[in-house]
Amino acid sequence: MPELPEVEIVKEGLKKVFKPNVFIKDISFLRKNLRSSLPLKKKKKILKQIPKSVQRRAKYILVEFTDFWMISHLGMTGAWRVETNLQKVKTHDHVILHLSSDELLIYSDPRRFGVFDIIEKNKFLNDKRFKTLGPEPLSDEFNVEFFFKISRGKKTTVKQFVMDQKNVVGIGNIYACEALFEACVSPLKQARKLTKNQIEKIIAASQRILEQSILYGGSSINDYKDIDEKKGSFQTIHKVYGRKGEPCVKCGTTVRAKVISGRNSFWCSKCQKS
DNA sequence: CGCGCTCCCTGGCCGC
DNA sequence: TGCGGCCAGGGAGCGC
Repeated sequence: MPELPEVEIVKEGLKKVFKPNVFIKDISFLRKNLRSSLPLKKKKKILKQIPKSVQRRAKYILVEFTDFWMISHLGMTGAWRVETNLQKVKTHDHVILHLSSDELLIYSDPRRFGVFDIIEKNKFLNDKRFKTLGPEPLSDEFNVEFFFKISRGKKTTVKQFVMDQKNVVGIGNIYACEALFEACVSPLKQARKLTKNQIEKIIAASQRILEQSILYGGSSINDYKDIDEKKGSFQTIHKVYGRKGEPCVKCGTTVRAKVISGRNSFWCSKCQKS
């Protein structure tokens, strides 16, 4: 589900829940694992400590404690929400943080593709989930020189390339489709064949779309909701994603759809050059 | 190593 | 209304 804009919004929501001096009194795990094991024995490492910061790296949300990070990833259907009592616990709730504010911060995830873990700060950079991540798309590190360099010789499609978190993080299926449309580049074009001009357009389009989506509260297709259970509205201005068979907003050509590397992809074959 | 494919899991929707 | 099949914002792991 969530790509960078949605994770960014959830992260801002968590920041508000961890008001000054709010800490975690206890953690309940309602099952033993999600995509991987839940940190049943590590919870003591972060109890009764005031969080030092709440951050986002790629599609992970990081809550900082003295010596540990509490990390979560929403996978396709993960969500954080706040409840005031245990009567409100639902079927797919897996982790309950009992806060000193007497609120319950609950992680739910029907498909269980998500992650919730507690890791030592000094092991963070070597953690396999983090050590291979590429630059943040909204940072200066994601620039033409960098993109050009890492895309040389890559036979894979540009769509697969920008969705690969080793190259640049935070871009998933929706924003890859939207950014490539705005950049006028076909999702099927080989990464190695991109010109610097096209790379410049892809970077600019990605950044503009991600930033604009954050302002819209993200894209809510099926499941995504922010921590207040509000839906985003960026999906209302998607130009190609989910618009198979509809006319291209620029030229009227019928929007195409095709599975590329296992993910459904939408584009205008006239506006986007291959 | 690079690349492509499959799988993890549940729920919602569509067509019969 | 019931049920099978298909699809979904991600990413790890496998085989070639």
